[in-house]
Amino acid sequence: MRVKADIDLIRRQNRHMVLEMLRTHGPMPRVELGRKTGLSPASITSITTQLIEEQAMLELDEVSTRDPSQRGRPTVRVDLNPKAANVVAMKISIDGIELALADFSGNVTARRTVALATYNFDPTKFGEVAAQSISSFLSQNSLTPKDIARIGIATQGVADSREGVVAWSPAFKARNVPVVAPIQKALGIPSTLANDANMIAEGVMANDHRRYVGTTAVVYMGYGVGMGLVIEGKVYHGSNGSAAEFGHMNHIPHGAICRCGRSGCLEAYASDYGILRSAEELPDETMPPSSAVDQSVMLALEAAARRGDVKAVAAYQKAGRAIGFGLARLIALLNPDRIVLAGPGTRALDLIEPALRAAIDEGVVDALRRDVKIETVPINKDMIITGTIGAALRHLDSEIFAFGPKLNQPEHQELNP
Amino acid sequence: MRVKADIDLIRRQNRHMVLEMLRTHGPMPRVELGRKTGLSPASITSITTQLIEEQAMLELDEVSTRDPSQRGRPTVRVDLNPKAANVVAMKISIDGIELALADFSGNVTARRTVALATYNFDPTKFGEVAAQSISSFLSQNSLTPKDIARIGIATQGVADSREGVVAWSPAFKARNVPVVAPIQKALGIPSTLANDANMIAEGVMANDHRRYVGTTAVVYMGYGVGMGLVIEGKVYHGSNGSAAEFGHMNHIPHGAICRCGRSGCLEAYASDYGILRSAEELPDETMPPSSAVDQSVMLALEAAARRGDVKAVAAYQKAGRAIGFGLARLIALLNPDRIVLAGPGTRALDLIEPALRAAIDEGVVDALRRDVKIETVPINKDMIITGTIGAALRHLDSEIFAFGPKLNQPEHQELNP
DNA sequence: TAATTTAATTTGACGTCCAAAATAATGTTG
DNA sequence: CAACATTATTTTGGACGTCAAATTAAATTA
Repeated sequence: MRVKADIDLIRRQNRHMVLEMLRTHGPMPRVELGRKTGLSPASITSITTQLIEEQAMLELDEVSTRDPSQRGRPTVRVDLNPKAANVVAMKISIDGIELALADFSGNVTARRTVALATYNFDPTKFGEVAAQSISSFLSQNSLTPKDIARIGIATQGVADSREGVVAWSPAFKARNVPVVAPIQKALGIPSTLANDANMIAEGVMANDHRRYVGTTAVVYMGYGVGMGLVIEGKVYHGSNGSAAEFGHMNHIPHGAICRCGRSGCLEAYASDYGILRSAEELPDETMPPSSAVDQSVMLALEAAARRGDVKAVAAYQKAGRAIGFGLARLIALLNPDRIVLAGPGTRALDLIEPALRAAIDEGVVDALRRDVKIETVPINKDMIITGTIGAALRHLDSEIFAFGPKLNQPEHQELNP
Repeated sequence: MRVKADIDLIRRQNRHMVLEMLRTHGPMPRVELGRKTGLSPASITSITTQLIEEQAMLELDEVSTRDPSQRGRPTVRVDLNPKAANVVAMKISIDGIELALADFSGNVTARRTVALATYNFDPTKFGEVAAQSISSFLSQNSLTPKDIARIGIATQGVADSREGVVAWSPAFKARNVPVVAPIQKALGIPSTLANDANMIAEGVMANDHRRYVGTTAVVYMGYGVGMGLVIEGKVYHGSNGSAAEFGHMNHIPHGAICRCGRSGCLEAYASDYGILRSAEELPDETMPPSSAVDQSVMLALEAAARRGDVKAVAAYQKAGRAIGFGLARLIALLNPDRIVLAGPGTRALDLIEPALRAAIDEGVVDALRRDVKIETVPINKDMIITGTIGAALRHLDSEIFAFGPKLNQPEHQELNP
């Protein structure tokens, strides 16, 4: 209840609903679109004709696969037009950036990894260099910046998406590295920066959006501990885009030292390096390594724990306890419907879970805890990219639906003086 | 983006906007309604005539107070019709219930306190007895249940508003005390149950709703520690209505014992009884009293601390530290725009604040903390009642705006077979 | 009293939705 | 194979809400 409603709003909302339906359920005939949206056939006809005219949608001509005994006029499925627009996703990691190109349907049509010694990078240069990488990635695919409707950027660490700046990240020694501004300036493409865990949440949600209607917390466990928070079915970004820094939520005052420089963060106990540090019985003040822990090391540690190695077992318990208390606090605060555990760290879930559950039991009133569902989803490494692309495309949907489409259509020619 | 939009939606939304405008800004002329909502004069005329016809709104006939040099046709202010409906607010406390009757404009027209030994009450009887109290309160005011459009109920402790049950509260020894069902059954009035701190947040927000657009956490400090969470401008209730149990968010694993029976809750350090327990240097395992601490005791303790009494000072520092770490965790998780401290406990803010700020500084990454505004609002004792009434009325607005008004109008006569 | 000014209502056009009717494209049946 | 049945999609016409523009209302000023 904020904006006034008029006739345009109706159309916008219904167009948007149609696009969203195709995006989440894939191509379908008009009748089904009508059933699913609740719109009348007449309205569906009107909206689809319009969208097809604007090239945002197309009819599929395909050999009918229907039951031959099926009577009546056959359906014609409509789908998003992949050529309606392109988006680029960029993921900033500790050792380089990863790029992906996707069409309007969300198909990834090209990818590229660029090695970059991010850690010691001059923070004022990073954005420019990233823009150059994107630029060359595009020409490699015979595209120019004009062909790209939006860039989505995901980073580890604390992203300030309002300012478009990486406030703090393990990928950079520097703080407040500007990213969005230099890229927009160099390429002229609208861009947004977000935390990588939020993008995982976008991906998880897009996979099965019917489950994630209320409040869901997606916990990422791996080289760090992150979280994507879905509130009322939408990924929550907070006041400046740096919400859900679960990994840097304090676990124990004056506790173990964290990569971020503070003490007692949850991540300092439950990330790869935190678990390793416990297992090696190094003092809590031991500085975390600046690069990611090799997965083979973690695999070995898991194996040791499963063999019954006392120190390893204790380290995983400590991690489970940290995450459990963190979740207990989150449950007290947010009363979520669902908690999803994800990331490579879930490989060791058998080692972590008992302590995790015990800590939740200990840390929160029964009344709050009884209804929350805790589950695991397998996530492939790509979910950050997929989620980033999805978020960028949903942004585009809101722009297309908001009229003034003209995507991939002749630009209005500016008059020169 | 969930529901299809049709012509009705436009009207509903615009009617709602008009009602909301009057509710938050008070009476105003039609022109201003137009300016504020962005609707054309024609639409405003149409909507207001309709609402006036339905008796939800009225024109004020008043002696013009305008500048006599002001030319043109004078404005006629319209306002919510106070007689359009009545609501009842009920507040459940440890020693009784408090009732208030309000009209559609939000004016409290009657109140009554009923002493009830809630703590040892038979949980299956409580709802019935409360209903009786309401019933007699109504007849005292020459009203019957038919005249009441809605009842809002606020309780200390953990409210499960989905089930309408007080899951846990210091007011009851029993758990899961049903409230909504018995009251609805006895009186036939739609009722909702919510946590008292959420209702304070409703009240704070209604007072100056322009400030609270993003995410705000309203902390209540007093006999207990509570929180109302405003997310994207709306009070957040969580999956089953028991969100924002800040007081029972774990502060220290295995810590001091709390009224709720768990250990280490924030409330066990920062509520009246928690502070008192620290000051008296009682062991952390000392069971909290089942009744509220007398305010004179707290005033004496504050005075002692200000005189420099070491134990008292330390107790307030401990409280500040607990709240500070709790807020640090909240900030990491939610990246709020604003934190508001409220309640009688803020009397001792001078004693609490340094430790509180130090704990926030210690507990959360700078990047997250730098933007959050921390402030205090004076709240009168009544804010829970006011907030509950406001929430109930806003509920009604959504019902009126959703067509099928017929409030206080002859009922459609059911045909008997 | 006529002109001016501001508020509020009325009128007419436009866009959207929907129900119902019409049309399209297929399978079934005698 | 033609007529019928069935299902999908489009077209038509009516209802309704918004808005711009014109009109009416109610005051002040000259």
